[in-house]
Amino acid sequence: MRNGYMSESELLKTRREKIESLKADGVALYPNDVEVTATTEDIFSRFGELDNEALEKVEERFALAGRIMAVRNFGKAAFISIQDRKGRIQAYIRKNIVGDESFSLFQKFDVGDIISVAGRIFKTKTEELTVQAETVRLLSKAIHPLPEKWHGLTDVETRYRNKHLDLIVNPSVRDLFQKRSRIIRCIRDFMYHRDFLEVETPMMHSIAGGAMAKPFKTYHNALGMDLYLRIAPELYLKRLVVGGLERVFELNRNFRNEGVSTLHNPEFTMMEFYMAYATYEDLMAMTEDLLTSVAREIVGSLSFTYQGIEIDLTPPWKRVTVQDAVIAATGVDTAILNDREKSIDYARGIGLDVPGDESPGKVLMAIFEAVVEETLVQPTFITRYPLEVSPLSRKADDDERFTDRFELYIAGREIANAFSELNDPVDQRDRFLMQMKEREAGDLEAHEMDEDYIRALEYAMPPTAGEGIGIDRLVMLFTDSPSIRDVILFPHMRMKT
RNA sequence: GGGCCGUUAGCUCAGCUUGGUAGAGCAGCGGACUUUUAAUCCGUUGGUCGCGAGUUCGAUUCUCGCACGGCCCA
Repeated sequence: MRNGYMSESELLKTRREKIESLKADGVALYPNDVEVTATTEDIFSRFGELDNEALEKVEERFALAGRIMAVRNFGKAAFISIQDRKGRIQAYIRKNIVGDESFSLFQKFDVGDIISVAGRIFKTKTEELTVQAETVRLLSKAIHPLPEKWHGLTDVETRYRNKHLDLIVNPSVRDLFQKRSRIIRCIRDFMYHRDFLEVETPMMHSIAGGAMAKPFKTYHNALGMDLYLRIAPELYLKRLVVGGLERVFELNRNFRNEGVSTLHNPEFTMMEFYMAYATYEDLMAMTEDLLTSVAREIVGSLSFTYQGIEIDLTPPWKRVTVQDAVIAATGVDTAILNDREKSIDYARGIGLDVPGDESPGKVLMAIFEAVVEETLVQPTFITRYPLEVSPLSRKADDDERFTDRFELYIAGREIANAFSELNDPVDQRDRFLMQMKEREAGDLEAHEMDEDYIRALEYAMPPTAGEGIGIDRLVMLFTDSPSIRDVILFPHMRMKT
């Protein structure tokens, strides 16, 4: 439709007419010369505790700017609420103070407009700190009305698709993303203090490696080559460790072409770090330090509730092997888990769909995911992952069927994944070959061969441990958010037809 | 991919069971009002009832399909 105004509601038509009339009167609808001298927070922190007698002695005038969130009109005067990045404050506009001309112009302002007010500060009869406007000025005119003042905007779809609106009318959303920013800053600080170097590695890979996941595919026109959005930065970060950057981290986006759920967004934020001369056991201690320091900074305590469940991060956290966790949950015998056929029978017995040629390690993981995962509410390190599901992890010295790896679970979900890195290039090649067989057998998530990475390992990588921490899930935890979509500013949605 | 639920005015929701061309509050518009704060009072505009078929004299309502969203499961 060429004429965008045609099917517009009366309400919008009125707004547009109002704008035209302001323009005709020579009013600048979008001026750019405003001087703001204070935020709402400044005013409250300086004058919140003073009474009117004290406030009258304050000669200083303040200029604030923000969005009109409410108007209470009294004919020759009005109270309005103005919202800036710090919060809301009331302003009192009186005809005999701002003058007839300003006041009649003010009558054309709408809830949603951006304005500035300047004047002294006083308290009303009900003790509310208020700006007594001496001047009031339009800074940016809104065409669309804001959602209702009482119930606000609750429709989840509208909120996700119109984040700007959600942020304007739901203060808790703004608080949440401020908290997210603080969490990330806190993590960065922690890493800097431990002498980690923050790096940026490619987002576009010619081989999507470093994790077992389906990638997004794209194409480079000039180079004439297929590229994949990265599923993990792992192999690049380890090249840096080979290069002598012994402690590196990257905190950025990964992309996985899989389902969308309350725990999964196609693009998500992960921090990965690699530390030479450390083991996966060192990383367990470091993870405890990191998360407890974030909790102290953000929550102010090591215990908090997530969706009604009490979570206690007080270290040390429980450490249990995958196998022991499965045994504890089911009572199944080790002999059964170690035997291919018996373990498959057992898994099928509890209703799992397992192929007849599945390896004991994969069967173990299937049972673990089905019966143990969701029970891991308090922070728990699950250790000793089977070799078959850990193509980049170092083998355990005492049992080649397992690796020096852990995953951290909190509130029944995976928060971190870490291991002592496999730095033997010969073993790494064997692992990739093993994965290629899986891929040929139809597993689209099996790891691809990466000769270039092996070649890097052949220059010798120091003994190293590495870890990935899911930042979105961590933010969910610390903000008591039920869905990953709540902690991502623009979660992916289907196109609306 | 499967199951359940939802989609009605700018926003928040009724109405549908038992079919007869849609209501409220807020917002908007007009009027009164110089310490209100969900301001108040009087008046009033505003709808492709998600989209498409079917049944029917007639569908927002019943049936089927589709789209989008939410929750649960795989």
